Amino acid sequence: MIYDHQKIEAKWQERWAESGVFEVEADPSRPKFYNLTMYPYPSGALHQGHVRNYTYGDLLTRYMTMRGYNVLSPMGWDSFGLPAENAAIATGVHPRVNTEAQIARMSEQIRRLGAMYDWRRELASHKPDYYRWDQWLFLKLFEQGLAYKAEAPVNWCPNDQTVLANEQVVDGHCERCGHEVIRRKLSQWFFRITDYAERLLNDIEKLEHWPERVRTMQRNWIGRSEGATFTMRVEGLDASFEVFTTRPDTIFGMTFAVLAPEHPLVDEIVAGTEAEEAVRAYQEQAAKASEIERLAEGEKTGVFTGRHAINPANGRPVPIYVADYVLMGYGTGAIMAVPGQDQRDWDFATRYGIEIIRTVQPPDDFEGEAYVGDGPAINSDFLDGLHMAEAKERIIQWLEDQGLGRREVQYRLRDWLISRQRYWGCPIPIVSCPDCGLVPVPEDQLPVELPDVQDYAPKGRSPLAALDSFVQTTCPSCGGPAQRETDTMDTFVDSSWYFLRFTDARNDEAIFDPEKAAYWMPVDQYIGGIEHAVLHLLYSRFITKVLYDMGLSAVEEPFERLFTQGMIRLGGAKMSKSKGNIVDPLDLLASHGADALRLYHLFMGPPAEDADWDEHGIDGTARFLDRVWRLAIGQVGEPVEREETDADREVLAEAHRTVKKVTEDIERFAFNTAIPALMTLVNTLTDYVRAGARRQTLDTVIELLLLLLSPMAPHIAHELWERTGHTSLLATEPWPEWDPELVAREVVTLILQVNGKVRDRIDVSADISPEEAERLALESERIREWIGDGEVRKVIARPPRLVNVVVG
RNA sequence: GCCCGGGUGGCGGAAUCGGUCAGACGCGGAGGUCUUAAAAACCUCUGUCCCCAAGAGGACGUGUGGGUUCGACUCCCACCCCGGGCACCA
Repeated sequence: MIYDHQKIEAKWQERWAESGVFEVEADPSRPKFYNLTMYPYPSGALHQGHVRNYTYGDLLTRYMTMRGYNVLSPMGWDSFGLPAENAAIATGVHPRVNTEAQIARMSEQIRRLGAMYDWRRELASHKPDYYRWDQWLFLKLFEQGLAYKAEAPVNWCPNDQTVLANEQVVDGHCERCGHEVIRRKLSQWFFRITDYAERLLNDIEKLEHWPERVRTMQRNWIGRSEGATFTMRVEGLDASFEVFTTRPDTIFGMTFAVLAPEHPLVDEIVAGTEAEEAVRAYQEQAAKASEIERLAEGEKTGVFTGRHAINPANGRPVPIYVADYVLMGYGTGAIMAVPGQDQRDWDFATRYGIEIIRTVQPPDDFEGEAYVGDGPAINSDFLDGLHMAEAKERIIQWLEDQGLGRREVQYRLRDWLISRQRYWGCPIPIVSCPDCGLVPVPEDQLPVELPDVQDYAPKGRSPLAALDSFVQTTCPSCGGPAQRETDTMDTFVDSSWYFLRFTDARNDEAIFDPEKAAYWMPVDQYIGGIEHAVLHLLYSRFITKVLYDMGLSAVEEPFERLFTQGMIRLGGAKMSKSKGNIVDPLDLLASHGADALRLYHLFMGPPAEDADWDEHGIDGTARFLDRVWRLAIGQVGEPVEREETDADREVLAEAHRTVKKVTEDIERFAFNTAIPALMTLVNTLTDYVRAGARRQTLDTVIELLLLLLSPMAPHIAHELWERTGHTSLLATEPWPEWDPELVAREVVTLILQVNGKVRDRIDVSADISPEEAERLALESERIREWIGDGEVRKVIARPPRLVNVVVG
């Protein structure tokens, strides 16, 4: 670099902080813009993913500020969580000490990028003044019956010794440590997100400015399916079970029924029978096998229970099997099996020699096994001849009329399991009293502070459970001896409402002031990684809806626009410490500076897509900044005083076209094309100055250039703004407007084609008529050569762009 | 298997509405200027092929094969490949 970037960066970072430009208050007289980047886990070291994230975010903060918006851009820390706790187990250093040191380190690094935030609103989820409101929120959910405790089979990570939400299990393995996950029964806390399933699903339609991909993932996650539930009687016993099906129209094709191995009825129907032993063995094997093994096997296995159930539609007894391809966690854990219309049932039936009855007539050319498509019903009594939709309606009506079943909607979404047997999280504010049961800690006693412990190692229960001084308390209701809940909350609880807290972060009377939140919310632009497409974004939507229902949030959806950035790769693999392919941004800050680093991130490729890191790429953006520097301080050449010429006017026009291009590119998140537009302008200006620039034109154009550069490479832009004689702070200057008349080209190049191939180009006036364009085309010598002896069949004139002569 | 993305020079990528010889801008590479030398900077060239002394000119070219159109990287159909997500969900 030809200038001292270190010095300039430090100088302007200090000036911006002093100016208070990015410290904002709710002001209903001004249009607001809430710009948020996902708050980071304080790992202590900035990586390129952060740099990309904050570069985009800061660009928007600065751009919208220049556009005159009241821009809220806060920063905080997702500071509870496993990494700090694991570090504490390894080193014995308290997670708080570690976490706070890392926060200090990381916030310093973020400042060095020149990214600006309203630091007065800084929050950290591990601090009592924050998690106190987690607890308050928990109590509100508890009051409404939306938080409940239940015995449930849970996903258990033997390595982390904790419970995982379904969402945190990836391919049967722990999302964090990769260890295989097993099932286990435990008493756990849940949030009743399923109560909101329908709304969460329907409102996806409102999220027009979200990537389609994220909307699809959320839709699939919620997984709504419509069908019917009906009861099946077990023959010869006073027992029955319910099945859920999306294809009640195929009920006459049922040739067997299946219960999940965990189904509570299994023990009862086989007790004392010949089948008991085989069924027990099968159950044990199914429970032992991990989900991975169950799936990997592919072959459908099961055992006959010796019992039959009655098909309510025709009174026919069908054999009941136990098979692990039916899952206890979905629907009722029991199905009616229709092998003619379901491939899984087909596979099972062929293996065990069970009868197959088709109830939908497949097309003549159908060659598959089970037929799942539409067609007229057959072998189905009163449904015969009806097509799928109509048959479904008819049979559901019939089941309801007979009192045998009902229409039902099932969701794949389960309740959100929020308790963790971990130390470094927010304590759940509940006291368990032998007389009163589960009693909420009164609001005025919040926060239930996280006490210090000696031993962080998990032993299947929270480390807090070993701490008598914490556990033993008195019941808030009866005053008798009672015990505190020792589980802590999933950190996704912390992050599902932090964006609301930012609107009023220092409030110690309430979670936030609804009026302030009403001004700032929704978040106008949310920027973060695609990895949060389901978990964090779904939980945030849920909690926002709960707060909306409580009258605290004015909006039902928290994030108006979502942008998910791509990841950064090196040598084809995601940059990560474990792979050892890290390019440390701190090294680049030292060698090339924040502006060059930011610019390279913007230039690298489409923001939404993954990008490969090129070790020389940043050299290019650094060279560009050097060129800008030389140009602005007059090192390329000195301009002269003279009358304006056409060439001067063309340079000005190009500058205005660049203003238009850059503005439109920022608006559509196409930063990777905004930078080349600036580079092209600088190339033009360099040539212009070498050829002898007119002073007034050059000054105007440099001014435009610095304004455009200001959100992208703010340090150099501010320095040069000052050095070119301005006394104002560039960050608060209005964003430049382009002059439409200058932008419009007077003379354009008209393309002349023969049979769609370009054969000549001529300069014409931009407002040329089609007739005139056609005349000029036919007069062109080169066009006439290419027409030759051919007959002109048609002339397509699209002035001022092109004329195409069709020759036969 | 299903659902999303995507496939353009040596590389990252551009082409916003079907219309400026497709390849902007940058990286890398080659040659040159300056210099005792080097670095930096600057200049020229840089899709493939044909043709030409040169200027110029021509053909081909956006994963493959078809189609629509005066005109296709762009739209339609089929297929191949890569990346991601989901996956025994009844």
